[in-house]
Amino acid sequence: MAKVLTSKEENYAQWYNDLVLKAGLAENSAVRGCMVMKPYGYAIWEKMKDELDRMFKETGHENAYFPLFIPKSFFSREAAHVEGFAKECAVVTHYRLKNDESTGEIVVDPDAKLEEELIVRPTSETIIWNTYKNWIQSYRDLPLLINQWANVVRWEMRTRLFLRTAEFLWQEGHTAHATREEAEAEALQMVGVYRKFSENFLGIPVLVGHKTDSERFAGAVDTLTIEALMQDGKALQAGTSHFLGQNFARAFDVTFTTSEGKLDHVWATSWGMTTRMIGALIMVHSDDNGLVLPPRVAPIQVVIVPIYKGKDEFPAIAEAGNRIRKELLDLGISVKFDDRDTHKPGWKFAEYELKGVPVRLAIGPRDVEKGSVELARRDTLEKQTLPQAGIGEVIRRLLDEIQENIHQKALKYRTENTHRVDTWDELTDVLDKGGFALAHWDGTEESENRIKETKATIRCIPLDAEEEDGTCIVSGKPSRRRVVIAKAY
RNA sequence: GCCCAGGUGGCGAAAUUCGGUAGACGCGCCUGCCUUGGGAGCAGGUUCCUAGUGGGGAUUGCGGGUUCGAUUCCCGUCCUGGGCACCA
Repeated sequence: MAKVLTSKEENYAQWYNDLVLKAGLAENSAVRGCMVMKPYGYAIWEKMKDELDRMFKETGHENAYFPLFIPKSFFSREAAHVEGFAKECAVVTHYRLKNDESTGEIVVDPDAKLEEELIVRPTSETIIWNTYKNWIQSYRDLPLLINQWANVVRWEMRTRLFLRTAEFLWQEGHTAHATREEAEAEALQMVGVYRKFSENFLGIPVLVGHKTDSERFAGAVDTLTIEALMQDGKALQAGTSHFLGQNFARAFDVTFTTSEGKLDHVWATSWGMTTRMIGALIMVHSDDNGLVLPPRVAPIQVVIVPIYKGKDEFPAIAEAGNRIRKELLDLGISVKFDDRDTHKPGWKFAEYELKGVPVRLAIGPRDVEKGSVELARRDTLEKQTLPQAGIGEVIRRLLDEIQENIHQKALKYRTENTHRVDTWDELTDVLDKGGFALAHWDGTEESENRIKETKATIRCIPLDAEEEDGTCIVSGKPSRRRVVIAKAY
C-alpha cells in the first residue's frame, strides 16, 4: 500500500495534520486561524451532537439560542471574566463598507462607526445572564436549565485544526439555581455526563477533577474538568463544567424571591464541550493507516466493497451486497455499499481504513459461490470469512465488541502511562517520556509555579482521589492527596 | 504580541549561491489499454485563463522600489509552520 500518512513515530504533529487533511475531516480556511469542516468531519460532529443533546435532555435541559454579538459593556461587568477573555476577542467596530472614490477599493466607512463596539462571543455568559435577569423573578422560575449549540470566536495566537481554531463549534450550558448546593450538584452532574459521553461513546478514558485556582475558568468559583491522554503522552482538556457561585448573578443583578419572601442572587453553572473532541478522538485511537472510529460515533459503521472481474459478475454480487445492506439497516446499523466502478477494491480498502470505518465487508465471485463474505475489522485489522446467513447479528455484536476493545486499548495505554511519582527526578522523568504523573502537592501557588517551569501543568485534582498522607513534591510540606501533572495541548 | 523559518501548479517541490527561457523530478488528476481479493502496470496528457486551434494573455502571497531584465536584491504588508506566551 502506498504510504499516505506520515508515521506517528516520525512526527506526531505532522501525522495528526496529515490525517485530518487526508481523511477529509477539515482544512485551514482563508481566514486566519479558522477551519473549514468538511462533510465527513461534520458528520462525526453531528453524531457527537446527537448523543450529547440526548444526554442533556435526559438530565432535564432545554435548548435555546442567544446572539452572536455581545455589547462591550455587558462583557466588562464581571471583572475576572473580562480579564480572562480580553486578550482574544474579535471586535465589531463598524456596520458599513463603501467604495473609496480615489482608489476604487471597498473600504470601511468611517461614518459608520458603532457607538458601542460589539464583541463576537468568546463564550456567552454575559449576554445570557443579561437575559436571565428578565426571566427570573421567583424561586418558582428556578432551576433554569438551558443549553445552546453555537459557534464562538477566540482570537488565539497559534492555531491547530480542531484543537485550537479561532472559531469553533460547541455547546454551552448555562443554568441558574436557588441554592448553592443545587448549583454545585449540577456542575458535578454535568462533568459526569461528559465523562460518560467520552468513555462510553467515544471510547476515550478520562480523569475527572477540579482545576487549581490558577487554571480555573475566568469568573468561576470552581472548575471541573475531564482530562484525556493522547498517544504522544500529552494531556488534553476535553470538557469543563463550572460552578460560578453568585458572581454572574451579582454582575448582572439577577435576583429572585425565595419561598420565604427574601431577595437573593441566583447560583449559576456553565459547562461546555467543543469540536476539539474530534481532535481528541483522532489522537487517542488512530494509527498509521488512518482514523479508528469507535462504532457509536462512526458516521458509516459498515462498508461493503464488491470485487468483480467484468460486468457479468457484478449483478450476483450486487444482489448479495444489497441484501446484506438491507439486513444491517433493519438492525439500525449505518452501512454503505460502495458499488462505484471508478475505484478498485484495493483503493477502497485503503480509503475506508483511512476514514476509520469500523467494519468492512468484501464480496467477490468466490463468496457468491460459497454464500460467504470477508469481514475485516478496523481496530485489529483482522480478516475472517463468514457465512452470509446471519451476518447482521454477528456484526451487531461485533460492533459492540469493537467499541469496547477500542476503549480498553486506550485505557490500557493511559494506565501504562500513568505513574505515581514521589521525587522531583521521578516527576521530570515521567514528564519527559510523556504521560500522567500523580504527585503530592501542597496546594500553594508557589509550588504550582515551580511545576509549571517544567512546561507541564497540574491538570486536575482528581475527584475520586483516595486520601493519602504524603509530602509535596516541590516543598516537602504535608499533602493529603495526589494531583495529576502532565504536559498538555 | 515577540523570536526563528517560510510563501512558486491540485499537492511535495526545483531554479535563488552570483538577477538572465519559472515550474526540473515526483505525487495526484485526465484519456486509452490492461486489470480488479490491499491505493497495481503500460502509453500519452497535465501552471492558469482564453482562442474557429500553425495563436493570444496572465502567473512565483499581496503592494511598492532598484534594474534593460526580479522567484532571486531592497522596503512594506498579509498569511503559514516551529518556539515563547495564551488557550477549549
